[in-house]
Amino acid sequence: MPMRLYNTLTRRLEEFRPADATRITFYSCGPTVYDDAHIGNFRSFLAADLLRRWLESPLCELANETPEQRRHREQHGRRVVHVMNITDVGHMTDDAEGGEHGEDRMAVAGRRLAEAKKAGTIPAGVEINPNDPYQIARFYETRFREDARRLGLKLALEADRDPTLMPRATQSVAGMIALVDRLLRTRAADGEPYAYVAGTPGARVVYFRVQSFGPYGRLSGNTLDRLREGEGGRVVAEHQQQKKHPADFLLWKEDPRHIMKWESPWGWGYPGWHIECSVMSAARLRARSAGEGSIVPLTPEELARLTLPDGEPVIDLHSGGEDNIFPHHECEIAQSCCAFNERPHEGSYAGMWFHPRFLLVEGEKMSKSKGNFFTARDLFAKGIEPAALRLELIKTHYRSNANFTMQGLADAQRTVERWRRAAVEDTARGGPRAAEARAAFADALHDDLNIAGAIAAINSLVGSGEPDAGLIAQADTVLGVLALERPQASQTSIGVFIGVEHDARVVALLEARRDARAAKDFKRSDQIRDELAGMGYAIKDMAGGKVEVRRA
RNA sequence: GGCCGGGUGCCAGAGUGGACAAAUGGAGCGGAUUGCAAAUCCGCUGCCGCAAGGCUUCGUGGGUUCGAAUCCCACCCCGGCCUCCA
Repeated sequence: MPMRLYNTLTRRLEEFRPADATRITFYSCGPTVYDDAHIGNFRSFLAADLLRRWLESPLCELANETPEQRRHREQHGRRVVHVMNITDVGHMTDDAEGGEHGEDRMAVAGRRLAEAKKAGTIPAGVEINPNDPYQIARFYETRFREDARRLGLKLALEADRDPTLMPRATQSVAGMIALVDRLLRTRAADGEPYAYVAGTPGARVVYFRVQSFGPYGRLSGNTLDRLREGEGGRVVAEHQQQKKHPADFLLWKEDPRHIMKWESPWGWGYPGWHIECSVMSAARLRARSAGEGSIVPLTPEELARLTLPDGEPVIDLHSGGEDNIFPHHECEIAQSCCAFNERPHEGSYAGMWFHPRFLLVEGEKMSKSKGNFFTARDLFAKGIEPAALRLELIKTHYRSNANFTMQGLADAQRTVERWRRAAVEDTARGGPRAAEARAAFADALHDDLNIAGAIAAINSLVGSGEPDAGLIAQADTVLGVLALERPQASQTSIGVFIGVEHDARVVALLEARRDARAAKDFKRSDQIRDELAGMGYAIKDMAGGKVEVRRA
């Protein structure tokens, strides 16, 4: 059974057919770095990570691989070149009028950091100037990459070796200018260029002309006629009148007073929200030199010349949260196809569009005001293991709204522990049960990434009493749970402390409890256990007389 | 209003025309083990029945079919988008 995925573009389950079945190009819309990433962000990034790990697996069949490619894959797996951007260009808090008003998010973050600095809540050793947007962006980027590494986001680990896999928007502005320029120079079928400059010097705006791209709306279903209908109640602001069509979107905004700005043929200003992804994806995933070593991205000049025959996709696979479908990905398709394809109307920029749905928390939309808003760091600080959080965030099918709960997190923790035990037993390596489980695991993942089915296959094997360490390890290269860091354990002669500092007071209580138990004073020993529970510790008697201590 | 994804047992979550009273975890119950816990292992866990078997379930109401959780229609609910958002 070859790999099938739900393609947002066609609204159908499709066989995934990358241009080259041995080397898949994958672009994921990454985080903005004016705050810490929350678990909803990570659910989306982890869904993309799971997909890329599965595509790399020797078990993952593709519909269009040749027999030789198949043999090679079964031995060595498959290569996925995965790129994810870091959006460090600040965007506006108030988009109601096209993103040209409101306050820059980077400035908001700066204020927040300035307050944190004053309050002394910024971690020791971090020097940061809250007035410098680049420092703010680096601060949050560093934290994002730490969290991502802990959660086993493969890309974050690779990017340590090859930083170009996680490009920063601010380092690609020259490419964006080149692409905007190209769209201004290239004529559409109606003889007019794809983009135009509106406004007067000092306040110029470059817009993409949506009417130049017939398939605009194909991804989201928001076609131009429907958008026009829905537009009735909207206030038509001054700048809307400069547009040739109300849905025309920003490519460049001249604003010499802006907090982050660059020089361009249209004055000092900043790029539109969508252009960065077109540039960063094409520059890296279309780089000639993207072989086994590091990627050398295309230069702006090369990007300005990159031309693909007909409507050939720029990349095989593109992911992003469901909120990105419109306008972000719709606009990326329009501008990328018009820039890079000989026949833009036949193009779709990516062959396959993958959109994980939002995460709910305890059945409700996550929001700071409801108090159900969590960052990964918050949870780690509470003693949640990365492995448990990763499993909890990936265990629901990407196309339904997962419900994150504390109960679910506890379930995930237990599952992780059960798998860990099974992964060191090896009572029946290569037995028929393992073969059955391997097939069930692969069938499930081939079928639109049915993670629950895959987990069930592993659970059945583990529960069968004939676990196979080899298969569990192979499955874990996809699930990415067991390889994650485990909580630090330290030992004394009486206690094994897991994920907690060992504490002389606790050790003394454990010793007193041991003595009480030896004297069969169980009343006293239970009292001590309660006392420890009151201090926030959960204890477990282990074989051999030691006591395991964890955070309750 | 338009477009899109979902709604399954106490919970999480598979299943998309017959092998389904419905995978897999968790929780619950009973048992083994333990001073008691925890962990682990075994059994049960819609209703009736010792059993064979029967009866009622998969958002709601209709329909198609020999047969529907699965297909069609309408409605309700949750989530997303319609120029911030994963």
